[in-house]
Amino acid sequence: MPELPEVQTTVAGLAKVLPMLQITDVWTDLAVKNHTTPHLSQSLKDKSFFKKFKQLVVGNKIISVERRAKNILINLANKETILIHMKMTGHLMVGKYTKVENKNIKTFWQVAANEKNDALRDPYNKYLHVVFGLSNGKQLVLSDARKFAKVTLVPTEKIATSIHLGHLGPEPLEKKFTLKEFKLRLSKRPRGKIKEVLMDQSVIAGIGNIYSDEMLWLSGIHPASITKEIPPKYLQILYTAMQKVLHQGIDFGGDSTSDYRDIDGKRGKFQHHHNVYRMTGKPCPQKGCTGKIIRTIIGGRSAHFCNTHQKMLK
DNA sequence: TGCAGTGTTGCTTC
DNA sequence: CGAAGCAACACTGC
Repeated sequence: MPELPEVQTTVAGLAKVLPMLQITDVWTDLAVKNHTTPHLSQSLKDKSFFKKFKQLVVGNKIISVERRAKNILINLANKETILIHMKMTGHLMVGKYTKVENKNIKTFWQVAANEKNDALRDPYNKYLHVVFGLSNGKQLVLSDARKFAKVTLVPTEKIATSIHLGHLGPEPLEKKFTLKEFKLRLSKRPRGKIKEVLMDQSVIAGIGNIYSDEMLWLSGIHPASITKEIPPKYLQILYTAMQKVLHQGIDFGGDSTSDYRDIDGKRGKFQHHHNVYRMTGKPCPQKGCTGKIIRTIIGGRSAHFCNTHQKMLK
């Protein structure tokens, strides 16, 4: 679930509390073996990478926190950047949990569960797999039920062109991402279905399954429409809907349909404002529309849309 | 009980 | 090259 609005919510929270703090320790139970594939061997899941990671991170000061696509970037004083991608179920929280010296996750959890901290009583927040000790006595923790999240470290000046970020398309909410640029990016995959193209991170960065469904509903475009067949007028509507829906997601503090939580362990509220996502069988909420929300598979992902007012353009 | 489905992405195969 | 399938993992819900 963490798409652009969720990651933005997390980054905004981290940017308020992390800068100027020192990282005093790092713990993880993810670094269990050595990997051969590039992305994994350069992540905290790799045993020898974690060793290096720890050496470069512990004792360093956090300077700033940024977002790029669905990635969280924590910039350190030694010009190294911690990069975190939350994938399906990851979320970062900051709080007073327990001492990092506890190397046993079970012990860690038992200690944490006894603390009077609402966030910790949330069952989704018990999957703590990475813990950073901070110089103010709190911890930055990664909760991740499915253990898909990626945590890595890259020299700050190389991060934009790294294997982690180098392939990404532009940020959809930046001012310089104009309608003209939007059309140009979409034209990279002319024969692709529009929902797939919107979610392609190398075309535009940050859009995932929930927000693509919602922006297509708002635009009246069928998600399986072939991109190059969409008339300019509809592309303009989609461009505006994209910005509107992403901003809504941010304004509601993200979407907690599943286990996304903000850095205080609290849920976002966008899931209460879905028009189509996971609304299968419900009447279409658009005024005057008599359609129904249906679900199909597009590009291997579930797609939700109105069978009446969302037009198939192909 | 069992299995399809779940937000993401990257690698492999065709 | 693109598209499709699958793997990474653990849980929910039918």
